[in-house]
Amino acid sequence: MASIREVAALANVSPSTVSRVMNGTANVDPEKRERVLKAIEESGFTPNEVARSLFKKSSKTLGMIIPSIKNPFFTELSSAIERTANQYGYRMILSNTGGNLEKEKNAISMLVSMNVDGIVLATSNAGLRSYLDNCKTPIVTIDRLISKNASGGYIHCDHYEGGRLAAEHLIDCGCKSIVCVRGLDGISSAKERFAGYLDVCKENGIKEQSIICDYDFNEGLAMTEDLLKQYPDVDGIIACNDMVAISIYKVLHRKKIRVPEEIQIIGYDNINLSRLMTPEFTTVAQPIEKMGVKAARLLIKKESNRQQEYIFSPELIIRETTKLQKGADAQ
Amino acid sequence: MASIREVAALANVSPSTVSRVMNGTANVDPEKRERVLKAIEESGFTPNEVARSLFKKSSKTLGMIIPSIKNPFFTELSSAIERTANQYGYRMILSNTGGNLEKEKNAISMLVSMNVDGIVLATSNAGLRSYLDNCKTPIVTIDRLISKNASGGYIHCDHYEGGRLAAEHLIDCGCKSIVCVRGLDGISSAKERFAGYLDVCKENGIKEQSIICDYDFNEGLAMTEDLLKQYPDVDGIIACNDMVAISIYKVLHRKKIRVPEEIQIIGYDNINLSRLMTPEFTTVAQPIEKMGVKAARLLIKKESNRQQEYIFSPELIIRETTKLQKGADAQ
DNA sequence: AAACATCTTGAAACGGGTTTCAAAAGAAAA
DNA sequence: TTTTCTTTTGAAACCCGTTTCAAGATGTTT
Repeated sequence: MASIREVAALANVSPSTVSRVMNGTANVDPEKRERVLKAIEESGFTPNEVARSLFKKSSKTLGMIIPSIKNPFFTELSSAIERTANQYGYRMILSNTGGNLEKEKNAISMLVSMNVDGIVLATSNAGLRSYLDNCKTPIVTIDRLISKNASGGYIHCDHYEGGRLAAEHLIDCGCKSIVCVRGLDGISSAKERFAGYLDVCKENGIKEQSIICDYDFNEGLAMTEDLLKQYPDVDGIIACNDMVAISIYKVLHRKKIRVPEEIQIIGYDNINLSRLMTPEFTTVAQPIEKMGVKAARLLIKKESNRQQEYIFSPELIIRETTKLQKGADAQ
Repeated sequence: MASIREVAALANVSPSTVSRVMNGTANVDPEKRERVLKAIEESGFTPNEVARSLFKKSSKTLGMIIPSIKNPFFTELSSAIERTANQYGYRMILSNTGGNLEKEKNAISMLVSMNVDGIVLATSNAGLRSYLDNCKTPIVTIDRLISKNASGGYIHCDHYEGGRLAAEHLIDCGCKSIVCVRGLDGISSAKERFAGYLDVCKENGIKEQSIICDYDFNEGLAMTEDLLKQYPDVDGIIACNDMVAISIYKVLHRKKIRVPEEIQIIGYDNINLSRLMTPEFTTVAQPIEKMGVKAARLLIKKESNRQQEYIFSPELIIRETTKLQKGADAQ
């Protein structure tokens, strides 16, 4: 509320002196310093961070933009980024866009205006590309690719390999009729995972079967009904993420179809919940924690980012929704 | 990137004219308007939202502060608020604090600096009280009470009644040894729910048994082990929220204790997940949606806030983790 | 005492939109 | 043609913290 000029008047010094006391940027006469401190105390003055960042070009803040706050993959990712940012004295603010292009542009422009020191974008709207290429604020895209020119780099987990891992595992588990539940078409990660699945199918001479589903459990519920109608002999399902895997299980359970005896399910992401479910879900893990840390460190310049692309490896986590034919284990 | 003065120079007009063209605040000669529009186009100018809000006192933005982004209660709440804000042309930004006092102060001061039009605070740090009382930006506290003076009002669900509902239901279900898993001591909502439980115990002459647990499933996992040691004859558990209920179930299932046959569980909040689980969880529902809409509307001044306190009613949702002795049903 | 070095301090400019105010230009009325 | 009213326009002030720059004050050296 109170401004630096009011504090200055109260302490009978100039605004510059108040600023110097607050920031310790220069010596101030001890007696005046006392007066200033007292005036700050009395007026309950807190500096306006925005006016401050308007001049300096940093706000010690990272911005994060996610498509869905209800998807634990993104909340776990943002937690990792925030924790890392905090370690370096930065804060993080979050903006949820639901994948809406206008909201995304809007969020970016607000974040840039705030002089955030970097933005991590976990969103995949192709319409953002030109926006990104012209943005002076470093942006790292994570999980999904929009533009290779994004100033801050592109962090992702090898989705193609993840798709392969899932498909190979179901084959190892004896599945003969595997259905791949693909993410929406516009999402680069979904495309790559599907490509991995496709190649494994070809190599093993199995039929390619797929169905599209948004990353949301309500969508998952409805989609599963369709899936069962369309592929009545299905015995293995690759879900596009763990939330959808959970909703697939829900529908199967309601229909008294046993998992993994009749149909096996493998999820994707390895969110905390996948381990908390009963049964525990087999899934392809993304190193969420590591990816988040990397993103934060890149933006805070704790790591050189000469490199443009950072690829992490997925890992198969075998739990209770699939059943290996013989031998082997993981986790 | 480009500033309004650069655009002005390009179009050969004054900055004021550019501002007028952008905002339609006054008539501008059609020919000059064209020049300005063209200059904006060419320079890729986007107005600096912060500089703008530094002058105007509004930024068409709501801020939200939550203690844990991993707790679906808060993400569902923030989704409701955001959706409502968007309907009125406002955006929302989110700040996650982990309940840390310093981070909360920090978040508030940043939000205030940004000239957000209102803050919704779902956090419960008593140390924030004086902060809130002096804050010129309207703040509504939701779910948890900090100060009755909070400018924007206090929205909550009747926690005492919720505690009663849960306890009475377990009694109706025939439980003889009920353990109440209480939230942390500093949290007002947790205290009130516990008070409700306590009164029901007294009225029915049952033993009061409780254990403290943070709102987090990892805590829940560890706490459940203690609970079983401390109260080996427990046959009914009131969880402090749905996430904890899920982790309690997890531990019981691992130990081959059947739910609800041997131990019945009731959660709290009615997050989406509670319905997605197998078995589906009995819970005390908070009207998350309604509370969020209310908070947003209050701050956006779509509703007068002469009133200071808005109390919603909890609702018992009976599902599969409890078993009524005779008759009745819901949802 | 004069000359020089050092420290402390406030005025002013800055960053980027917005708005007020008064001047200039144009149009209508006398 | 002159007066009056209306419209358009830019200069300048504003929001608020920071920083530069130069002046003032103090202290040190010869």
